[in-house]
Amino acid sequence: MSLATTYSPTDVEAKWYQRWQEQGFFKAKPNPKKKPYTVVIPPPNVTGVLHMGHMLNNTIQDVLVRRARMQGKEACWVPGTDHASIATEAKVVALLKEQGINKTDLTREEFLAHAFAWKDKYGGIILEQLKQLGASCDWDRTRFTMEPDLTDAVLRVFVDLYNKGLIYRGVRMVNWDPEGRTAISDEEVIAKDVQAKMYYLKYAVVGQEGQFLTVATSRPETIMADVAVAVNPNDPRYAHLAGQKVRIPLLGREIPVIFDEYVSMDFGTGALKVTPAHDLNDYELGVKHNLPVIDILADNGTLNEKAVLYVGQDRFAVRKQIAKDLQEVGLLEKIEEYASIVQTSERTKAVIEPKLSLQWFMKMEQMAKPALEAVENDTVRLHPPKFKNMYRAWMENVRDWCISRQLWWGQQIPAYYLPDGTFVVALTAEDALQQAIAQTGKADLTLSDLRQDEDVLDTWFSSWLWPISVFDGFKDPDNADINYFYPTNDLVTGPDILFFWVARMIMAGLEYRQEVPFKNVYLTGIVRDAQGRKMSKQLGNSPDPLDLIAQYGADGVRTGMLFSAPAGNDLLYDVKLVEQGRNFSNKLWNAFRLVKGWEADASLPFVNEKAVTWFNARLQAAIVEMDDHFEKFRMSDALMTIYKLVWDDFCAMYLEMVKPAYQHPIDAESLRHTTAYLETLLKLLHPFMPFITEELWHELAERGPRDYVTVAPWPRATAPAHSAETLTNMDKALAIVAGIRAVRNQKNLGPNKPLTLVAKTEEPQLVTDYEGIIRKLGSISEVSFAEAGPAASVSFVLGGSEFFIPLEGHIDMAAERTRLEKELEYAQGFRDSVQKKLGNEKFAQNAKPEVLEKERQKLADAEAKIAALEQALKGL
RNA sequence: GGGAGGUUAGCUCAGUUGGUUUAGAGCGCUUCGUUCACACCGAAGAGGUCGAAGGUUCGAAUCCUUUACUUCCCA
Repeated sequence: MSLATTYSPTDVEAKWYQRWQEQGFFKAKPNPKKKPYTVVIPPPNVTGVLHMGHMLNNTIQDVLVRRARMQGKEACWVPGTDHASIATEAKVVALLKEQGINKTDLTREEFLAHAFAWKDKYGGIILEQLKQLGASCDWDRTRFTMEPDLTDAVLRVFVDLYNKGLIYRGVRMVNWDPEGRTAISDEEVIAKDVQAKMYYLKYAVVGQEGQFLTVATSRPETIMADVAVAVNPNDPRYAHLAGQKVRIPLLGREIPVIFDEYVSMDFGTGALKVTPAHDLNDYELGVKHNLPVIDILADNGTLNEKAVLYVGQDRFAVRKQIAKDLQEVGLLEKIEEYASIVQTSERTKAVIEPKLSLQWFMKMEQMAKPALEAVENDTVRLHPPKFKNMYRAWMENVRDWCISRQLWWGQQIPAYYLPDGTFVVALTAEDALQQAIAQTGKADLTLSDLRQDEDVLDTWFSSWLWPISVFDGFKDPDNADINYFYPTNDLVTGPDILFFWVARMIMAGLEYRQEVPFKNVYLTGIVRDAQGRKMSKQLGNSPDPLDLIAQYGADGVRTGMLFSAPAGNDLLYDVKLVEQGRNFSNKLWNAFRLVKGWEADASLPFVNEKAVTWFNARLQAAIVEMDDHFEKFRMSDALMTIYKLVWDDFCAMYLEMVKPAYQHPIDAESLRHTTAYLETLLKLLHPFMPFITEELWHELAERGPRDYVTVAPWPRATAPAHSAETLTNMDKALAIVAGIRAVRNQKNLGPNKPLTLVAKTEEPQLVTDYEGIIRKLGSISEVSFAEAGPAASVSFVLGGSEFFIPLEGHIDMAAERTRLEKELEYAQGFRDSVQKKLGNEKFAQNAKPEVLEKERQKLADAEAKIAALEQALKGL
């Protein structure tokens, strides 16, 4: 059967993924004879679809997991999805709206029924897509953050932390998302630079006709919530207002002027309106001065009846309107443009309103300490380490975590309110009832007297438990899985969720297992387009990963992405990268085709010893290099090492060296070595390109039923004897070949025109040893030695040796002379600089002996080269 | 505004404790080349003085200072 000249991945990939699963290669179970290697997937949103970021992230995980599996470890990659409370709920709400259903018309149960229906229909698509990428997850272990067992874990932790006093309920200033109508955590708030307006409003001083106090504010719509105007006590402009009151414009309500050093005298007019309900700083000022709180904002961002004016209108509409109205009554002094920052919701993009609200919080300080320590002392290593700084800064300034959300899609908070207004926290309603009875002494309380908290928990309150909960470590803290697979080894994720997720997982790990959840955190960059822009639906610059896989093969896409993805660096995605990946697949495929086509003849002598020995030396060096790169999480470099080994050393050099003449057989010994090398290369490539390597593994030889490259042992580097010498000698031989080829190019001779070579060299043995290779790769019909070159010849100089290629009729004496003179001039310049360096007494005194030795060697080499060049010039 | 990075070939990046001249790689580019695995290919080649200025040193892309630009985090 003849093989196609181009590799076609489509059929191959589906076939092998299925076989791997049939063989159960991805299944992991505790095995005391093996070392565990565990990775938990950063669970994608359950209703999400695969995007380029997932491709990068999961390719890296798969490379790590596949390599560990080949290294004989019990490799366990746990997949799963996240319920993504706010994102999913928003999606479901939008979907229902399309169907003409308003969330507000539904009961909690009805809404959840819709949500689960949606989840069952679209949930987990992304996991199916990951299979196309080749992800070797243990699919039997697939978890979902809102499934019963993981919900149980969340509730247990909530109850436990509440009992430990680390979770509390209280009224605090929170970030209110009027779009999602929920509180969100500080981490979910994104500051955005905007061009805003500063409004200068005139507050009339009570009892002093015609006197005004001008206050600058960017939010004139909040004046109805004002409870004071504050000025700095050191500000002479306002000293006369001590004990005075001012009147809120339009509204007319009287508020006191207060004095506080907090007020900046340079900002605006130096007078600050105090609105405790809608600004954190104002709130603190209000508490200090014992001021009331007037909350004028409804949950959806409109003004409520406490505002008196503009009730029911959206805050931004009011901002515009009130400016007009103030203008009309002459209480708007001016409007200025200024650069400002607004806080927005990461999810809904809505402008956040600071709002006083009754919420659940988690105390962070106590847990943050050991979690910071773990990273500082490298118990958990961040790759690249520059993220340590970011981590430290956040951990040292960590604030309490607002964990309650006014949503339905999520884990409902296990707090139960009693008729008397107190509450109990318990894992189940039954437990809660018992507690309630104990707490109140009322034995006749029933379940119907208890009302469970309406709120759900932040999604991250389930994901922070992920490395433990996927192994059922809360329900059953001593089970075989958690004891074996925890702590996990490596976590691969984006730096954008370092605080949301990574830091909190470390806290949870230390709190509940007294052990960090992972040893290494590999932080990927963001996938951007070739112009460096983020991929987005609006820009339409994000390719569909599945299209790419269909077009270039999963192997091509995987390698393409890794080519340009050092840890922590953004990846500028360009289709050229996946083309390169595909081309590499094709190169490998054709190397295989070539070898596959060779017929062995056992009677032929083994003629390729030099090539075989050399390639082995290269191979072993590359394995050492790859292992080192992997050790340091330098995946791109590991890939580049094997890429160059395959393409340059194996294909361009080695195969050309051993390749028999067209339609001639090869000696059996050479074929045996070549096949073995190809097998080793397939193993080294397998983590990066699982599909084509498996295909070729099976094409290359008859395999036993369980003999797959997926579970083949990772090659161990050996140290071949005389490796350094082998490599140096071949380098010299290949330099001669390159010299010959350069002459061919200069003289436009074509690659196959037979030429002869005359060598004037101090190392004739080397030339003799490598004559076969020089002849083959240089298309040289004859090699001879001489003290002087033939008259009509082109020469080149390598070290102290001179090589001549007789070329009747192709010689331009003048051009040759010029070329050699140029080379000579350079060599002389080089020699002079080295001489100067060596002549410097201070250098001779201070430099290390090996450096000095190197310089002397350089000088000797240069002089030999100069002598050879001078000879060559003379010979012309 | 505070903090941490980055600035090396057209592009994306390496460059370990300062010591190969003409500072490397991949891609791209240029020239030449299709009977003999692969044009998703082969051969050869061009291209940077390491953001700028100053300093330490026999010697600096590498250490120090200042500065410019830039990315990210926090406010």
